[in-house]
Amino acid sequence: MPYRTTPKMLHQKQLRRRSLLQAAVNLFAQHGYQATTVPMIIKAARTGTGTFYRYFTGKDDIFAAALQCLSQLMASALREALSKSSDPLSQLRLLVEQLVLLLTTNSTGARILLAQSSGAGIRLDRVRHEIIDDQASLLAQILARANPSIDTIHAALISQCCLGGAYQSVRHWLELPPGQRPSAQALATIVSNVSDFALRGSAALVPVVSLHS
Amino acid sequence: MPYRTTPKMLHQKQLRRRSLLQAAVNLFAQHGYQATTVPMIIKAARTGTGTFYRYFTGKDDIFAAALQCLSQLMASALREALSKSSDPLSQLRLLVEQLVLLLTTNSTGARILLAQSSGAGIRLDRVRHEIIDDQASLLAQILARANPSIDTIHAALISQCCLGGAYQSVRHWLELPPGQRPSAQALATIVSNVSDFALRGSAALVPVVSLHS
Amino acid sequence: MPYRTTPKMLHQKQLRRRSLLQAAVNLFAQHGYQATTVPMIIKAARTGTGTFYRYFTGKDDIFAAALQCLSQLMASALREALSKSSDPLSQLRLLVEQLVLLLTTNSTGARILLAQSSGAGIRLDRVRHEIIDDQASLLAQILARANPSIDTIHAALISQCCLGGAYQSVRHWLELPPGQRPSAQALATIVSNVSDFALRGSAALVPVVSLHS
Amino acid sequence: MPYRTTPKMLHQKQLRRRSLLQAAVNLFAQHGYQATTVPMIIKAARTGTGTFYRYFTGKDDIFAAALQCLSQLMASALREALSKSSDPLSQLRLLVEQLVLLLTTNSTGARILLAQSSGAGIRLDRVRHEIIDDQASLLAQILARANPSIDTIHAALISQCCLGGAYQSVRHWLELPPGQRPSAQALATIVSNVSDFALRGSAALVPVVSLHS
DNA sequence: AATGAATGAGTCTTCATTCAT
DNA sequence: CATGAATGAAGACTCATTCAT
Repeated sequence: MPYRTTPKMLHQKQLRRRSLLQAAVNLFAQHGYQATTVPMIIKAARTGTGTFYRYFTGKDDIFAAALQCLSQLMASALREALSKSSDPLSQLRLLVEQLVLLLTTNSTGARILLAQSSGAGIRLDRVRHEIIDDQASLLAQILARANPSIDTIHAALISQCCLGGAYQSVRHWLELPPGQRPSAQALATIVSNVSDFALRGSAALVPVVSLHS
Repeated sequence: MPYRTTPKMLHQKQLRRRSLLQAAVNLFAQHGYQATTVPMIIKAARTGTGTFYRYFTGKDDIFAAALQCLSQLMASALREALSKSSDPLSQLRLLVEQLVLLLTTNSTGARILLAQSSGAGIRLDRVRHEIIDDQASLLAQILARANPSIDTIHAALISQCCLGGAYQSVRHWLELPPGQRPSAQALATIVSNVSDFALRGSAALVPVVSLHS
Repeated sequence: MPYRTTPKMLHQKQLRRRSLLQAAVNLFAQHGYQATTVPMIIKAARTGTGTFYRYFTGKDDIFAAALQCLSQLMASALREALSKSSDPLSQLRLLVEQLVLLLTTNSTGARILLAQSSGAGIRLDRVRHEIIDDQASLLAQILARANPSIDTIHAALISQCCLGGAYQSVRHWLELPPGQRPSAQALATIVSNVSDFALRGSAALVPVVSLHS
Repeated sequence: MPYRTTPKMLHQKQLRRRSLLQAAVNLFAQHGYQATTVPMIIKAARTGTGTFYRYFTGKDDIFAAALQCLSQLMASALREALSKSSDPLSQLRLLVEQLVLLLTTNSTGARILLAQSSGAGIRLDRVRHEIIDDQASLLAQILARANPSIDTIHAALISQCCLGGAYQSVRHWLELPPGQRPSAQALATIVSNVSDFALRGSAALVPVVSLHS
């Protein structure tokens, strides 16, 4: 009887990859890209060195995979949040709120996006930016629906601005001493309020500013 | 006749330090902390290895010096901007506008604060955060003058939010292809508008949200 | 089939360690601790840099291992020599004789103990002293059996004195031009004679000298 | 009036050299050859780098000078001790006793000879050996007068043996906890006793052993 | 497919020595 | 003659990656 790859083995293969990826996500979140070494990941995943290089081409590859993974989780969570309303302005609020909640709740993964990823070279910085850009364009789309006459670049900038605010708020929040730290929900409400004002105001103001001097 | 340190020599000593620091700033901005090696800095400054270690105790020391340097430049520029008005709300606009202009104009140094500094260990991350926190507390102070009843933590969060927005906008702006890129002044206006709405709205809304659930 | 560590591999692993250790012992003996560099050891063992650091945590570690190794060789040789007689005075002679023979025969390793190990920091100096102190306490024990009324500290001093004499004699002997150099056995006999007189005399004299003035 | 080197200047020149040498002696004794750096010596002597290299050709040169200096001090002290008696056997006792007293009293300088000098390369090891060899030949000369029929090499070996014993005893003594440490005079008496027995016995035994097998 | 021993390029850093002032 | 800034060769050590088993 010829040798076949059984479903069980496929499953196991995926398990290996997963355990490596999971270990990597945790370590990257905790120590950052540079301070996380391949031996550390291997040890945490209880695998051999060679196995690591069977599933990933290198350290940057697994980091990209970790970011990818994070990206998908966030994207689906955000899309789900949007489905709760069809009114663009409500959606904007919901989006920001949900984003903040994600970052505060799942702080393990959040740190990777927030601060710990630099030092990984151009390629990985690009991946990280893509994730944020994805979220920004989601925001920009809704903004465009709320105010169809808005300039594309203008919308993009405002979106980036709101996202930057959300990320930085969480970063600050994570460093507050537990005693002074508001609840994650309170933080989310505050930030989405700020964004709400910003977006509403900006949407209205658009025609006034000329982008191309 | 005993040896004396002449003024000219002191000048040269400062020049060496400066050229090393300048080279380091450029390289850190371009490649980030990790990817910048001491030999690179030495080569760029056309100095010997030992000279580097005469003026700085190590790589992290020169990076801290670069951040310090940047911090002072920005602090004085921001304080000068504030002096143009005594009205808190105008000052908030001016502050954000000036910040954006600084980051876009002096993009070399800006990149250090924006993204390239992670991976430098706890000490340096702390220095970088201090710079941003300084700016945030400046913002928070003015915010408190505009609305004396505002909660301290709330003000801090909103300030961080605005700063995060400003930084992220510039980050995005720097990556736009030159053709699509608005002028630095236009960007500054847009971002300060967004902040203006956010800050005005937030200031008014404060009593509504309870921080400690 | 999962990977297993085969006996053959274990053997090879030990071989690597051994070849590194052997190379190190030779180089340390020839050039001393300081003048021996890790690259020299690596080159002599025909290994890669990383391999060295897989088996030893650093230069001081491999030096300590070399001393340890030497210590065990000598300890077992000395203990074996003692078993040839049960008379304390004969044992003292045998001990010194055997020590000198060991140092002259295995001159490679001897040099490490004799002179080449200083400069290795506190930790390693301690290891080296322990080896000599072990030998001294062996001598002191036998001395105490030969003269039960001897003071402990006194016995220790006399033992150290004899050992110092033996070591220094060998050091001198090693530097004699081959033409003038007596045979190792002759040297051993001379030194053990000297020690014999010293120990016999001292043992008898003990009550006469007051240690604590 | 032409420029002349005044006596005062010569004196100052010597003072410079002396202060450097003194600083070096202390530092070498405390930290050993390797761990003592030229900057350390310069700082301790409150001089400039260039000045150091005006008076000494390098680090090994000043170390050799320190050894030389030590050598002369000891030689004159030992010769003085010898003048107290004209009987060879008494002189042997006096010599060893004085040597031990010197090493214990002037422990600063002693450490240089005892342990801290290795790692200085072949040349300096040679200088250190020469000092010991000088003392050994002094001992051997007296030994030859006590027993004119003794073999030269034999006498040399026995002398080295006694010196080695004296040095090692002091080394051990220096490491004893102060509570257990006999007085320096007691140590000197013990060691000279041991040597006395050894030398007397050896002198008598000489004809019995054949050096050239 | 899994393993982990071997590798070596590259990093930071020190310190003896020179030389312009 | 004194000075100390400049130098760079050389050392210890890390870690991503390969490959024989």
